[in-house]
Amino acid sequence: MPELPEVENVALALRAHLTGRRLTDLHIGYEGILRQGARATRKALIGRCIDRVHRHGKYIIINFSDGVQPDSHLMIHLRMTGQIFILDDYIPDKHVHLTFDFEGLPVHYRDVRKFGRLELVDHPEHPSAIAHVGPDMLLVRFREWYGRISHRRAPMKALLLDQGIASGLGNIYVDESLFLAGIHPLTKPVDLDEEDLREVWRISKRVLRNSIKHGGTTFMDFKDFYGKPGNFRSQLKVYGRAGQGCSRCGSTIEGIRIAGRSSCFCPECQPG
DNA sequence: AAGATTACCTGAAGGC
DNA sequence: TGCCTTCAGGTAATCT
Repeated sequence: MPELPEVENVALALRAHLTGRRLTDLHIGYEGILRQGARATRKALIGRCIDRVHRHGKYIIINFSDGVQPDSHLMIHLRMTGQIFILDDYIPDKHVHLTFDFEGLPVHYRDVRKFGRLELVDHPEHPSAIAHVGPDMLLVRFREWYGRISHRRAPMKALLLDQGIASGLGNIYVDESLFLAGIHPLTKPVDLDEEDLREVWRISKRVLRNSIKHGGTTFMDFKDFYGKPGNFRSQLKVYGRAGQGCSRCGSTIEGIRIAGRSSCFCPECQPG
């Protein structure tokens, strides 16, 4: 499940492999992935070169230019199961819905559950389509983040997942961040002082940065950069470990539902 | 207003 | 060649 670190690695790979490349064709197997449909998307992109790749939270925005007409901007969100493959010998299966042809270099978009979306947007960094999305979690300063979260009444679990406050954390990194901060997921901002919140902000950023580092080597083989044993998944302290012993204190990790999401925490290390 | 719930999808896992 | 239910989670839409 791509969260900010996985999306960052995809953006890095697209930037490294595709900058300066011209899109010569686009094969579309399932049109539902394209917000504006097949015809408009092909018209906006084919014949143009990629000149920049930008990431905001879990969104990737790719700038296409032909040097004459106004640029086109393609925004990608992988949602749950979106994947991008840049491999000459990759053999597409039934879940590959799009294949971009960059003068012979194929780039495949695969998405088992078809939740992901590619859409044409009006700005290379701040499209109006995501005006409701908050600042990137890696970039947001504490003052701004504090102002956005401190007055809210929902559980910390729900607020860290809320992309309108800051963009990038998903279910896995929220659970991990709250564990490392020693805060129960049902805790509300009103129960915390400013320094507690500063610690959550600091740890969340550290978890994301740490995971970007870990995802790198696994990602670059492009074959299965999600779920490959040996990367950050092996380091998870609480996510997906309900019923198992806490690595810090030995207590049994609990699993509950908050804001419609499974939430794992250690009742001893994260008292509430 | 903002918190909570459901829809969107498919596949894996588990109960029987 | 088993069928059925539940679960997984990011976001938009829809409720309260």
